[in-house]
Amino acid sequence: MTKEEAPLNFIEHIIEDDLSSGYTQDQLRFRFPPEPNGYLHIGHASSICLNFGLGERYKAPVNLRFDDTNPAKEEQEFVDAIKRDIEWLGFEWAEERYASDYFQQLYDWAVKLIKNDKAFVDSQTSAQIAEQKGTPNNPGTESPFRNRPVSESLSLFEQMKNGEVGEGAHVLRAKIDMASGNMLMRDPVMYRVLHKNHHRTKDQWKIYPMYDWAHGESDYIEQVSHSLCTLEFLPHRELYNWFLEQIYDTNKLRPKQREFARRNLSHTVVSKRKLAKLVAEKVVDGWDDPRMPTISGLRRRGYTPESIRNFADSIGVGKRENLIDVSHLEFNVREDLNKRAPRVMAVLDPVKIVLTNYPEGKEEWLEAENNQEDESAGYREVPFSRELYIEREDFKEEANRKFFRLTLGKEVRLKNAYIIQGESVVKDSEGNITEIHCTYDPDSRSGSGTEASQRKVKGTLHWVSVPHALPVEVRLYDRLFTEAAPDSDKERDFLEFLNPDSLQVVQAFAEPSLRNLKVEDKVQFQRLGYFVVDRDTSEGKIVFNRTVPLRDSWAKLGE
RNA sequence: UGGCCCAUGGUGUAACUGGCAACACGUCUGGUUUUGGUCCAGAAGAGUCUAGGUUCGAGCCCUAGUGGGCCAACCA
Repeated sequence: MTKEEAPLNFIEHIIEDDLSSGYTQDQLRFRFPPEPNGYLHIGHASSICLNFGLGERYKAPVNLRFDDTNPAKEEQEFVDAIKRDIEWLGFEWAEERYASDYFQQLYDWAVKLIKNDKAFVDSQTSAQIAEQKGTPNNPGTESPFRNRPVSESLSLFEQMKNGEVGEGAHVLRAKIDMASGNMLMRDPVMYRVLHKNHHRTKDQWKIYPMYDWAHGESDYIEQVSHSLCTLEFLPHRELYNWFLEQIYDTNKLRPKQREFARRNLSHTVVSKRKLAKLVAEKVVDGWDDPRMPTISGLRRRGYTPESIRNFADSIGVGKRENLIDVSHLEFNVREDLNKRAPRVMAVLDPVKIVLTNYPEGKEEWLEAENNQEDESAGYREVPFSRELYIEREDFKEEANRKFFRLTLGKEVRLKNAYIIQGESVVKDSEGNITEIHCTYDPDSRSGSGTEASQRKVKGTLHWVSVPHALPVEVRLYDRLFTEAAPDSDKERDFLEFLNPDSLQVVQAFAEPSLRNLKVEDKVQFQRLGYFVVDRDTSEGKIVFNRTVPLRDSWAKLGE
C-alpha cells in the first residue's frame, strides 16, 4: 500500500476538513521546531516524519525552525547535528529559520501589548510569582505590579532590554486571568532577563522570549498553517491563541496548533537528562553509541533512513498513551536490509573442520551469489580449502532429529561449496573438541546441478577457509534496558534496568572479500544477522556492529 | 476542591456524514529454499472500559461512572 492509499490519520483528517472549509492547498505550511539543546532521537524521528510527510503529501513547504529562545542550553554544535540528522533521514526543509531571527519583531509586538495594557513588567522574584500562581485547584492572586502605569512598564522593559538591570530583576508578563482554570493563562511570563551569550545573536539581547510567546508568533511570521506538537502542549493552545489574538492581522493566515501523542518505544529511554547521564557515566561511549536511541546512534547501529521512515509511517499517529514494542522497529530494519544487504560469511565462534579427502595445499575459488533477493547484486568468489572454520554450535556429536546441522555420519551442505559428512572428532585432554574430521563429495559442488541437486541434505552451514580467513571484530548489541518502559518509571533509578549484556565483543573470522568494505556498508552474515561496518575504531581490523539478529535465528540454536 | 485530553485483539493504528470491527507487527501451522533467513499459504487472538440513553441499527452520538494522562519552570 502506498502512502497515498493508506487511510488518513487524524491529523490528515483535520487538514482535509480545513481544505474543504476554506483553506487552499497552497496555504498549507508546516514546520519542525527542535530546540538545539541536544541530539535528535527516535522520538523526534516520528515528528520529523509526520511534518515532512505532510509536506510531501500536500506538496507544502516545511520549515526547519530552531526554537533557540534559551541561550543557557543551546549550542551551535546541536544545530549542526540536527541538520545532519534530518538530511540523513532524507528530508529537505523549505527554509532554515530561527526563533532568534524574530527577536526584534517579538520585542516590538511586546511593546504593543504593554501599550494595549495586555502586558506589564513584574518586579517580584520568581519565588513570589510562583507562590501567587495558585494551584490547579485554587485561583492565583494578582501581582502588586499588575496595575502599574503603562509608561512605567514601558520604561522598565526598555531597561531590561538595554541590560540595565540584572537577571531576575524584572520579567514581562501577559495580563490575562489569575483565576483561570488553565494555569498557563495566569499572567504567564513573556520575557526574562538573561545576560547570556546566544549562539547566534551573541550579546545583542539581554532579554529572551519564553516558548509560549515565541512559538505561535514564529508560526505566524512564517505563515505556518498547522503547528503540530505533542499532547503535553495541549493546555498551551489557549495561550497560543490568546497571543495570536493580540497581534493578528486579519488578512493573514492564522496558524493552528494541534496535538498528537508522543511515541514511546519499549526498552528505550529518550529523556535528554537520562541519555546525558548514560554518556556522562560512560555506560555508552557517546551520543552516537550504537545502543543509543539517537538518530546518530541508530545510524551507527546500521539502521537505514528508509527503515526509520517506514517505521514512523507504519506506526501511525494518535492521541492516546502508547508503548510501541521495539519489534516493530526491528521488523522495518530487517525488511529494508533484506533487500539491500549482500549475504556474506563469517564465523563468530570457530571450530576447525578438516576435509580428510581434500588434497593438502589445494585451493578453489567458488562462485557465490551476493543476494538472492536482488539478482543485480551479482556474484563474488570465495576461497575454499582443506581446513575450514564453522560455527562451534553448528556441530553436535549426537543430536536429535530437530538438529539440522553437522553431526557424525550425516551430510550437510557447505554454503556455496560441497556436501560434507562428519566422520570423527579430535579432542584435547579436557575433552574439548579441537577438530572435526569430515569427508567431502567432490561431485556435489554448488551449481554443478547434477546429482547433488537431487540429494536432500538437512542443513546448510556457513564457513570460512582457515588460510584465507580475515580476522574481524564483531560487536553484538542487545537492548540497553531490560525493563519495558524505564522512561515512564519516575520513582526508581533507571540505571537499575540496564542490561549488563548489552554489548558483547567477539573476535571473528570472515571471508576475505570483506576487506574492501567501507564505513556504513551493510551485510548479512549468513545465519547471524545484519551487520554494518563501524567507523574506523580499531587499528587495521574491520569492526562490524550487529544491527539486528535474523528473526529468531538464535533463539532456537542448540535444539 | 478544579480544568482539559484519552479509552478498539499481546503491541501500534483503521473503520468517510451511525450499517457484518480491518491492516501491520508479534504468535502458531504448513509449503518452497544452498542456512531454521527470505518468500508463499493459512490459523488463533478483540465484539470496541462499565452502566444507562437516543436509534430500525451504536466502536462511532448523549449522560454518568471507572481507569489512564496532562496542567502550579524567569525550560521547550
